[in-house]
Parts: sequence; C-alpha cells; structure tokens
Amino acid sequence: MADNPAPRARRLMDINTFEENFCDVRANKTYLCYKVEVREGDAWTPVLEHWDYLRNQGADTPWLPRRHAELCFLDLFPSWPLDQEKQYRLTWYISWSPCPDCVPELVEFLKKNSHVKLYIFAARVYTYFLGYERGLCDLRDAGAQLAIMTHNEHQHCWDTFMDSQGQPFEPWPNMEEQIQEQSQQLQTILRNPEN
DNA sequence: ATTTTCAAT
Repeated sequence: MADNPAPRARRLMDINTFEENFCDVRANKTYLCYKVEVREGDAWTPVLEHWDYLRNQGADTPWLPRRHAELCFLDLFPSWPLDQEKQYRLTWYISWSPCPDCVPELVEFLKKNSHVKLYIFAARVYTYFLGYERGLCDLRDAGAQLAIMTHNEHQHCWDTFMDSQGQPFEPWPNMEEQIQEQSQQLQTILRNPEN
C-alpha cells in the first residue's frame, strides 16, 4: 500500500495495569504516561505523536537491563524531532515519584533542554531510597513542577492513555484520603529547607 | 499496625 496511512492509533494501557499501578496497589514496578504540548501563541497544542506510556525495566523483565522508568524516557527523548526554537510542555503521570538516584540525570536533561518544561504528577511518593526528599527538592530546584495526581489527573489518564472499553473511571474507596496524604507528604518535603 | 515502595523472599 503506497498511499498515506492514517496515523496509527496510539497504544493504550489496559484497565488492570492502570489500576494496579496508579490506584491503590503498591506495585513493584513503575509506569510512566507522558504527553507533550508545544506553545503556539497563547495556546498549548498537543503533539500527539509523542503521547504514550512506558514502564521501567526491572526484576520482572530480566531480559532487559535494569533501568528506572524516568531513565527509559530519557533514552527515548533524543529521537523526537522537536524544534529547539519552540517551547514545550512535557507532562508525566508516573506511578512512583522519581528516586534520588535518577534525579541528577533528570536535572541534566532539564539543563540541556531549556525549551522543555517538565510537569510531574506522581501517584505516590517513593520513599524507599535514602535521600528521596533531597532528590525531589533538587528536581524542583531544576525547574520541574511536582505534584500528586488528583482525581483530575486520574480522570485525564483514564480518558487519554487507557483502553477504557467505554467504562467510566471509578475512584477507589480511599482515593481522596490517599491523595490528601500523599500531597501533604510531598508538600512537607518541598517546604522543608533542610532538604 | 510504620504499609505489596522501579522486589526478592
């Protein structure tokens, strides 16, 4: 077929994967949904060909070298033909917040790509690695916007990245409590000058 | 009750 095909439909995440990673289950893996928008005048226009998701390479993918989801994204990014003269908004919806080991590479990425502003919405704060608080503050200081996913972001992911099969997004029972708790924790970290 | 923490027991 030589004619121009319609743009290929974006790969979508199945409902179980979403619920296991972005809702009330603490999965031993990390998923990262990402979207890109470009500034055109006063508006932000979606760059839909770069909306997708990925996951880390970890214990359950032993055929791949271990790599956190954020670094998998950094591997991917250079292949995008973005216009250095334009401004971009890169938004992540990530199931665990970035760990302190990944932060220096993210900071470097932001320094090298001043045409890109990074907005991170995490489902939960990843507290497992020592120094996680400092890592998040360093990321913030490098210009990244950090927040916890609220109902709005969950709904947006559901509508944008999921194969929802026509089902509406169903908040889980303690969703609001979890959001409040995680948001409070993040705010405490970001406000603490000791970090 | 200090938790299923980009696992490892």
